[in-house]
Amino acid sequence: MLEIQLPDGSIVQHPDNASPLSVAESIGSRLAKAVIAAKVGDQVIDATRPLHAFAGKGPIPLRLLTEKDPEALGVLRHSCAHVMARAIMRLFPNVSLAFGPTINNGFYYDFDVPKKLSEDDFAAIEAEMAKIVEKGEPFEQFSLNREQAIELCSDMKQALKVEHIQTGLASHDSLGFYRQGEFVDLCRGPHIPDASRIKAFKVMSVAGSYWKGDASGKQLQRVYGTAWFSQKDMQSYLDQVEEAKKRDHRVIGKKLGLFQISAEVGQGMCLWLPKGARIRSLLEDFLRKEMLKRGYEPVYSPHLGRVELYETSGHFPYYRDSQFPPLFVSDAGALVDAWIRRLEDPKGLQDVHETAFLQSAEVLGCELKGYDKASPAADRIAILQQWQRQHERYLVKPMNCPHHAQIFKAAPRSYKQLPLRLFEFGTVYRFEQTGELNGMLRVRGLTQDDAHIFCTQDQVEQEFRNTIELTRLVLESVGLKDYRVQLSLRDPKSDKYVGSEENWQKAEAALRRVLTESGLNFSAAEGEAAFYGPKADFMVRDCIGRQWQLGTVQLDYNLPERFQLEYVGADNKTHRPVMIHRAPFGSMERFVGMLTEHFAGAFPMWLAPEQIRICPLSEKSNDYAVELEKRFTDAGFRVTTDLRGAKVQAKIRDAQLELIPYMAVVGPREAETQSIALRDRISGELGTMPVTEVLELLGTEVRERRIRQVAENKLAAVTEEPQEVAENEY
RNA sequence: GCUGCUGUAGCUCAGUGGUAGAGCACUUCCUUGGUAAGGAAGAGGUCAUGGGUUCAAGUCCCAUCAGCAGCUCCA
Repeated sequence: MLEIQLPDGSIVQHPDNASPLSVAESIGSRLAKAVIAAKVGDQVIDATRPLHAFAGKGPIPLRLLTEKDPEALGVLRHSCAHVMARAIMRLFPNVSLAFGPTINNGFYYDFDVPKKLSEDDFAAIEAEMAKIVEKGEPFEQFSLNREQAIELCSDMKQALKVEHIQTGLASHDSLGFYRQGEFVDLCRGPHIPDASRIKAFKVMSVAGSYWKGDASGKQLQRVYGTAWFSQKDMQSYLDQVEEAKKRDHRVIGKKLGLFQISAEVGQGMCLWLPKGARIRSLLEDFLRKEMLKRGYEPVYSPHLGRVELYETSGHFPYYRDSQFPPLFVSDAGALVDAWIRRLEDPKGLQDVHETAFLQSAEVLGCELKGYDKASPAADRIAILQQWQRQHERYLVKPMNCPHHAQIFKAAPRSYKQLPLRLFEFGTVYRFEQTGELNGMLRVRGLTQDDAHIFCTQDQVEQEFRNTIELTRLVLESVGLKDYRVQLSLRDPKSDKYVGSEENWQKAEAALRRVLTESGLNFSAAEGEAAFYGPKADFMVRDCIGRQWQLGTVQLDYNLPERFQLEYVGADNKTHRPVMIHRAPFGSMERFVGMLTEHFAGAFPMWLAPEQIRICPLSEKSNDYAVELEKRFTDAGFRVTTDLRGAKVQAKIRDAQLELIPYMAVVGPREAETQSIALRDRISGELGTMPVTEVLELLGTEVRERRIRQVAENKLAAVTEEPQEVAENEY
């Protein structure tokens, strides 16, 4: 007999061949029908899995999972991935299966299949899946040893699975399979008892992927799907997907005239149109003011820096591929640079190439003394590098830190001057891969709200505390209240880190202490730190539940070392400062792009590019409207007047569509009494009130940075916790 | 960068080898109104760019550029 402990603490006896399903059966047949899977301790298992495998000391802690449990949805989706794979194998010949895990809100399955799948095939796939679901065959688990497993997969012509058993699963003696009808798949599970539990599913999209993520490897086709316990849940999800699409900052940005990316300027180069630029400058002004209050000092640095600067910082040539190529002041610069790289990797290089190089160099006026006498490649490279150092090369700056480090070095520093906090809205350029560019969220030219704090090790804790406080203020000022902090610490077993053991320990303890006392929701991730220092990233959830990584605070022990930064301590000896990089917004592009989606374009009063639209009833009231516009403008509001000869309904409609927070409707009655019929974009008519009252009302809303529009969204409820790709594959 | 899809008026899009289209926006005129579209007329295009096939190309083919989706990447 097995002793099983149920969640209520009660212990029940069951025969040795008991499974979660039979346990459920003994409680009630309705429960048995509702069981999706079960949990023994922390492990989710099939409802049909015999429980004797878990017998050991004491009773088996069993929890039956029904559709009310969040874990059950993952099990359902993974099973649905099998159903989809089965349907696709029925419809198309020569399907080789790769992996089919669950993901946030659904699942995918990767296939190697000769037929090019497209949206046109989805209906057929769904119809075939529906047949499988309707038949409701059980998912049956079985295990094989390595030889049997390889033989089975070979027999089924599943070459990828064979390869995976031989490579990825080389250490496994026993391999799990699931059978459902004619469909057999190498899989760790768990699965739902039978296919009829799938109540709602949809094939969502198809895309390319690679076998084991290797871009040089075989290209596979990935079919995405989603599955739910009810049509209603699925519909809410589909609605949310729609909502996210409607909020796309690229669509809204175009419609509202916030920004533009022009192919003629270049890909990934964002042009801030007046309205987008207004939002950005409001955010910058806000942050600048807060930083000045906190002892930061503004600095400016140029957009170029000599390549040697980045060689010192270590960013060149290490990140060369993700930087814009160097600018050479000398004609021969690019040639010499290219030739050094050929010499460093001389595969296929011939003597005639060298002759050609020397001739070209001569034509371009490049004298290389002693080059032809130098024999090992290393010597020739040294001569070329010597030449390079004598001829200017610049990089468009990929980051501001080296410049700020130079500013620190501009004068001898005493401990009395620390912390030195230098800030700059610094524009940097990164040569992102074309496929990574995405509206404002991923661009090639971006402006960081960058600052570098140079301080003593003992000041790290207080500076970190202040930075966290500033970041929180920034996020909450735009209504982002749902966030957590990921603290990235070093892997204590690794030796890849720079900086002393003692400093790391002190710093990590300090960061942890600050986060703990701040009451923030934070999680520590060991091994995630950069080699140069620990960092804290703010993970922010927007109002439809999507997660964004925004602000960051990073400690740096590396650059102070590389740039030989020093200050004189109270002991009259030189010491190395710690450098803290921090950016509450991250980048202005990304932050405004994210905010656009968060607000769906309806910016709060304090950020709205246009706050009030004055709508005169007819041209007879235009004079009063213009007079009002001046009063509002003088009071610091952003306001325009709609003087078209259109009906007021049309003016209001346009203002509503432009998401302007307030409309001031004025006709002869208002002109007579110096009043305004105020209309709120969200709640409609607010009635007629004196101009002074409107000024006061709206002024307060701006001053308090009131956010009113976000709470409206009800869709947040359907979004689940984000989850990593589920581990139901080996 | 890889794979696939897309590129027609300011915007959203229709146009399957035979004279370049619609709605919205824009301009002008009429209308002078009370909280989400009053009416009429007009203007606007080297159909992304460069080649090719054809009597004939927006339409078919190739290349390039750009956008989108996914993959890979993000100091």
